[in-house]
Amino acid sequence: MDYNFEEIEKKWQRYWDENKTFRTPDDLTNPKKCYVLDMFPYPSGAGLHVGHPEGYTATDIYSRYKRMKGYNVLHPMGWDAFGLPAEQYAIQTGTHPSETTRKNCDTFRRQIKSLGLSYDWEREINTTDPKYFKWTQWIFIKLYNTWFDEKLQKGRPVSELEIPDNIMKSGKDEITKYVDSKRLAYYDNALVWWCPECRIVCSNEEVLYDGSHEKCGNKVEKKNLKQWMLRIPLYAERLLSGFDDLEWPEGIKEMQRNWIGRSTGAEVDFIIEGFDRKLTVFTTRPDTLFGATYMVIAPEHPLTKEITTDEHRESVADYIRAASMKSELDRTDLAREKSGVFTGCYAINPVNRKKIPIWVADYVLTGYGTGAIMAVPAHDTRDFEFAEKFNLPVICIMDPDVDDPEQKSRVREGKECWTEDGRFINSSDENTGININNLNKEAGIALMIEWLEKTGTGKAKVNYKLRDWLFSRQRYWGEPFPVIHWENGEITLLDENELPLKLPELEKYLPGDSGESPLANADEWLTVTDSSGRKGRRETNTMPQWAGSCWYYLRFIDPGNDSRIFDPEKEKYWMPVDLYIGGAEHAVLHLLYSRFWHKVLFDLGIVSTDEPYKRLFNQGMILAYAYENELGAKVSADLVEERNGKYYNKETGAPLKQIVAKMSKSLKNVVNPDDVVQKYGADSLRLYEMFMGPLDIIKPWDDKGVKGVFNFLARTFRFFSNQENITSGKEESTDILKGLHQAIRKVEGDIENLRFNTAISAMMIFLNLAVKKGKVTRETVNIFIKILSPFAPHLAEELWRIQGHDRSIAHEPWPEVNEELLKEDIIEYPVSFNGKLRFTIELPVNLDKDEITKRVLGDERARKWLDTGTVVKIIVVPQRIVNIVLKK
RNA sequence: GCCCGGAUGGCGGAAUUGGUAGACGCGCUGGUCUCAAACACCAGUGGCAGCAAUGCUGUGCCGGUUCGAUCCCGGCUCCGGGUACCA
Repeated sequence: MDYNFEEIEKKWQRYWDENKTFRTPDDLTNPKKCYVLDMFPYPSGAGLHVGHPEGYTATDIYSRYKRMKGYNVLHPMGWDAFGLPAEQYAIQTGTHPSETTRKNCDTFRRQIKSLGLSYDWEREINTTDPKYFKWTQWIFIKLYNTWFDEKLQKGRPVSELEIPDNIMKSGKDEITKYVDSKRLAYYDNALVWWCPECRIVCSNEEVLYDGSHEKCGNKVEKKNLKQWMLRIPLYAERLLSGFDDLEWPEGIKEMQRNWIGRSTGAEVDFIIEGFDRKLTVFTTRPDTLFGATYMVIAPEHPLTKEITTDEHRESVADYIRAASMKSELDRTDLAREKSGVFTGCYAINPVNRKKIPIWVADYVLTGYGTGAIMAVPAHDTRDFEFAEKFNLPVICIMDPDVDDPEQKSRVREGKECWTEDGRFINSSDENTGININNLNKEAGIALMIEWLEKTGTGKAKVNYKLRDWLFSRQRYWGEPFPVIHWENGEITLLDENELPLKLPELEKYLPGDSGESPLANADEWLTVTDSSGRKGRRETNTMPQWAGSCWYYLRFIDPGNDSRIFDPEKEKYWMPVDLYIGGAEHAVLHLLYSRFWHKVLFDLGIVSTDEPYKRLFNQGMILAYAYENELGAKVSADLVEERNGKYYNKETGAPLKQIVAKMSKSLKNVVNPDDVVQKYGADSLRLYEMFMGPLDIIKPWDDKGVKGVFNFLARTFRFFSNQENITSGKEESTDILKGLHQAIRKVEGDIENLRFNTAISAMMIFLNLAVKKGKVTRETVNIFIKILSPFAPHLAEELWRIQGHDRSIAHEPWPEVNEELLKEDIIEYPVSFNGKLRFTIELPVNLDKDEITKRVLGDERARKWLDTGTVVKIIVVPQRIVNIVLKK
């Protein structure tokens, strides 16, 4: 019988649909549950690319396997459908974004369904559906009404916020101000990145290092705009400690840790000479205070202008102006060479009451720490560079731990910077009573902090790189904020029962140049009047695309619920997500934002787990072959021909080099899953994506490889659908039985560990064995089809039917490994002399060391090598190897 | 610059994490089938030497630990990802 994949796949996809084979069980009493989630896609107009099915197939195999293991499996799919492309298209053509979105979702759904993925389609969600974003808005209201109790390290309702007495006495406005300063969501003037091309603000995270917008590649500018912000740094500690019990790749945890950027140190107050003011700095090295020879404040620091003396006013003003220009130009070029100007003003070093000059320089950042530093050029490379350039004194206060006497003296003389450990010198003062001489770095830091706190000149402090999250966009196609700005400046949020706040219909989608959302044109929608006649205006910004994806995994649990975000009983049953697979490009942002929201919901008692995603896995990107000529210029794939394994330009005949590159339209090397499904079938596509290599590595697509797995499936079908290959008897031969159980064990272990490539290889090995044998029993066929079914479900269903079963294989129990069958009674020992393998010898498994030695030495083949020297030592590792050490 | 990965045949990759390097697949070579080709099937396939048995060599490079290293340690080279003066 021929392997007619087209017919088979259509047939079973229809069967699964009609029989609701993959509907999530309602029964919440089964203690075995498994929530398997894909990062849901943004449905772009281009349709699916081969990268999508990679992760989807992996989760599908896992889900199908878990069902067969008796688990209740939740495996849903949906659409992260708010986003810029649909809106850009609307600007160009006038087509409503919802129209574009609907079409794209239809395409994605059709394509995904053609892969035979076992999603419960009754749970499909779409972030642009008002029934969905009603709850996104609802969560925003929760964020707004929550403050973070730092003592308890926990978010709490603002109704529980204690207002200090002095504020209570200052009146209603002050109270509001105080409460607003505590809310997790706040509305404020902020210096934000603005992309003139997209006419949108970007969060810090969305601006690339060269100052360009991640989405469009154009340069961004700074703008001062009123925006919604979320106080994510308050959760920094929780976000860091939450990793402990998560099965995530170490690399991703590390990236998030770096992003959060925790550093410990101290804040130190310096008195500014001639002012009744203090300049507070953050430092990780309070131990080096004696080496502070000058200070630097950022150009944007509020004190900069105030402390500048008349004599230096002009140069400082020039410098500030130049610095503000720089941030709008290319910021990377200026990254190397230090610049700065003297303010004319001095500060007093608290440890020795010495006067040190205060400079302005842009190597000190406004947004980090206090926006000012104490500079210790002898022990900080940046400060050292600056001091060299401007001839500022370098005072070494640490005898470095270094053997090289020349380097040691260079450091001692202040000619070289030393940032490592050593013993402090010149670090005491009788008047202030501090002495850390002879201590090392760690002890010095501890003692100095103690002194700072005792004298009230500073305190221990933890700082984070993580900043407040800019949470609004000047766009139409996003969730509207449930917010009203009243004419008296008051802000109120809609009541829960007023949700969802839907988007108004618009004629034009073009945002204003000045940072106004297109919603500003929706007059009727925009204006509101309350019962007392007070007029207000709705928030015209919308939420960023992250919003919908921050919590979608929760909605899948109970997607149809109109009265609550979800049923808590169901949430308790299904959470956390047991396996979450997606691309590493979301390693920081999506996962960090999502964890943040989840923790807030946890603190408010809305969800039952502290972390949303228990096990995370990142699939590697799928690349494609591309070609370049001798000059390194890329050549479009349709101009390439292959001769004898070498590549040439069809038109010019010039030799080309095959390289691996991202798939791109311009290189014409994009692989469309639809084409692969048509040519080889969905099972082959699935199998190939898994067989290419480990799930997490980057790998190039090779059409020839698809043929390889197709051959395997075709051979499988031919062999097992042929009744002549099935023995009438019940007794299976021992070699087949052993091979079969080896395969079960390997496939099972590999699925658990997401190592699908080797699982497939194990099944290939078994098929080769069976074909060679010629005949196997019905039971063997049944078992093999079962272990193949998560990988190639259509083929498996068809073969299952051919064996005479009338129900789907999807819920059949997974076969048990019989360990007895796997026991070896004979081991093939490699025998090596001086570590070099010389021959192998088959010996019974239960021989002891002496017996093994005897047998090996008695072997005829050993003599040849024994004659070349005298035996020094014989190493026998039972069931592993024998190594004989000879001395010549 | 810093942080995190990685480097194994012609290619994708495998190796119980210290114990027979190259599983499985692709490609290639030879054979069977065919008028022929494709498909399918059988056999071979890291490199060098040899008719062969076999020997030497071999996991990016240099060195070390060990009876034994793709795996551990030290020092490099190259590639990929993240990050950008974070005090």
